Amino acid sequence: MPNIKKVAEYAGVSIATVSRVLNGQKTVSPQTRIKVEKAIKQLNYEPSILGRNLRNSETRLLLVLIPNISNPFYSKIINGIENTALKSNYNILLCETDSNPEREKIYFDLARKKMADGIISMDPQVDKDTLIEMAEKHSIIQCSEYTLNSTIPYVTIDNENAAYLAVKHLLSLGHSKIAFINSDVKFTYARQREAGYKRALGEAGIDAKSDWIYYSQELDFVNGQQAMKKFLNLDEKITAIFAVSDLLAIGALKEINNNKLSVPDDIAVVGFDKIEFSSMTNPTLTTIEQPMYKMGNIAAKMIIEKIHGKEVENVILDHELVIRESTLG
Amino acid sequence: MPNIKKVAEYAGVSIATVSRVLNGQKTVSPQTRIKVEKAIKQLNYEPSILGRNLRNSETRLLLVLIPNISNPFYSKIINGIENTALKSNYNILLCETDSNPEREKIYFDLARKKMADGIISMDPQVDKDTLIEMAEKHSIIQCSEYTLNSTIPYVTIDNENAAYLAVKHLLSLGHSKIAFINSDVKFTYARQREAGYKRALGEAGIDAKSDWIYYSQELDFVNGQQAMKKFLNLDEKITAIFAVSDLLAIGALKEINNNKLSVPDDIAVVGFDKIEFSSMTNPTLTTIEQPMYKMGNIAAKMIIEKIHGKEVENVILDHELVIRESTLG
DNA sequence: TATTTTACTGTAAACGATTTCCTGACAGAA
DNA sequence: TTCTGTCAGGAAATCGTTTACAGTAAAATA
Repeated sequence: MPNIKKVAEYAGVSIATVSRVLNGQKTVSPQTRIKVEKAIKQLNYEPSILGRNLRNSETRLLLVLIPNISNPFYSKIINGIENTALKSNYNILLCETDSNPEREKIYFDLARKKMADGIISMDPQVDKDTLIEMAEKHSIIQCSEYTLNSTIPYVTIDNENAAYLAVKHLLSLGHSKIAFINSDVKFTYARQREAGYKRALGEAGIDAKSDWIYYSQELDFVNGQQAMKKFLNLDEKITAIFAVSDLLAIGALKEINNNKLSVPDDIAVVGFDKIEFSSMTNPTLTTIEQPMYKMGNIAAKMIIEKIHGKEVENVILDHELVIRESTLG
Repeated sequence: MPNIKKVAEYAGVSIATVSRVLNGQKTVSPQTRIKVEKAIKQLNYEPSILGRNLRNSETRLLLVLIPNISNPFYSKIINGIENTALKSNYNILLCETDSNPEREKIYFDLARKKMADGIISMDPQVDKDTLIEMAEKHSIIQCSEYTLNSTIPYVTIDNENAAYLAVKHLLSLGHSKIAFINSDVKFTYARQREAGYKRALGEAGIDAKSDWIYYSQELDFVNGQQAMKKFLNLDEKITAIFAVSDLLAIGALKEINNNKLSVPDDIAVVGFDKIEFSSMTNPTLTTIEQPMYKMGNIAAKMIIEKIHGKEVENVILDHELVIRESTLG
């Protein structure tokens, strides 16, 4: 494999000159430039990033921490991150933590050892203390889920108002027995959405029964089904469901179908995220739309600015209620 | 930031000794080792991977080329790759090509510039000539989709027999007008599955009408719906569908529902991949199961062996027909 | 003509590790 | 006592770049 030295020898110039040509510096005479370019082509030379990385002490790699790549919610955000990052010549190292602290450690170590220039954390399960400690020496931002009372910049939506909006919609349809499939309240977003749910019910003069809230361990179909099973066993029949994720809502939908009940006639369902699947279910799912792609874009922009030493501000993006068949009629 | 030199000075030993401690070499006396370890802790030193990478000319990074991260089929494979890679201390750089040659170039360049040690290509759209050329100098393997008549090792399933199995199943249920939603025949798997489809029909004495095959540009819901629209407009009504991906099948399912037809009573549907969502549809989807996670495992093992200069053999994994509601009754 | 710019280009020092030699000390054998 | 072998640990080369600094010749200025 040819290196910069070989090219320099072949072209009859110094290493420095080759480097200058490589980096498009203008202080190289046209003739020399041509000579060097010829040598590069002749030798089929490709500059090694390893040398450059060491010299510049950067890798142009971004760590993206997610709990689970299979969740379509994250896929869209990653799309957004990737597109923006690529434009600034950054690549992303996708890190699936699987809610496993060991995994998390592997990835944080990667950053500690300077294998990455910055971290975008989307993992609600991330150990907050570690994150805050890491943030002292490294560039970190949080995307979607964030840590209250920390100085780590974040981009997210107004979870409380989004949940409020969803529940208001169900109330406006005449529902009063509205169940809520939440995730663990150790997550900021879960607490915020629960607050929105309760505020909406409260304003309507309904007090949320504890039976009406199901705390799900994971945000997937199976847990949605499980939640629904519980609700269907209640003495007092609920007539509507609001779930903090479309996957949960779709699981609930499935379970309702399995019990020969109809959505929305027997039970109305509202999800959260507007993942692609949510328009493919039968009936299609009413849901809160999060601008996931945009959130990814912004997250990437933020982390790159942070890496370059700029100050970055928190960003709250808009959400929207998308009304579809699961709450029609 | 402390470097190895600082640690050496602090511990009163040479750089070499610190490195030896770092790498767990046994030719260091216990006292010295302790001294060095103390210094490391005191200074809060983390060895930089950049230096090591340059010296060892490796990055322990694997490029994984996929067309689209949002497709759950790929998520599962990536899961498998990642778990196996991590065990060998490799990390994966996820590369979404988006079927965009420019993107593809960015990622291949990354490998050319030695930012990655090997490539796992899962992108059917990848430019075959480039891939073959790259394979001369770099470690590459293909996963799922592969290039016929090249020497690039691959792991995949027996697509023809899998399709044959699916269609046989429909035939055994009494169907004879079986449509096929394929993707572009420029893909190896598409040609192979079409061959399986035709072989099954042929053996049953049915000749596949060209109207019965729809060539989809992308493997997503929308295209499945589109395909189904075409089929529903045919004069001669088809009674069963076999689609080369679950997403297409689910799109078809949706369109059938939209037309107030019933699955499987009016039209039976078989998909391909057994993605998670395929058990959440109404009715649940009969599908061909691919061992996606395992395929990822094996792909990672193969590329790592290849990087280490070993010979690797192609692998063909088993598939299985999973019969569910969409072909019941 | 003498002096100062300007435009290139080369030299060599980083960057931060790993690893190949090499040396010195010490133990055991002759 | 001398020789040989083993072991711990140091010096320095190396990986492939970038870049500060210096140097030189030609052009511009006085």
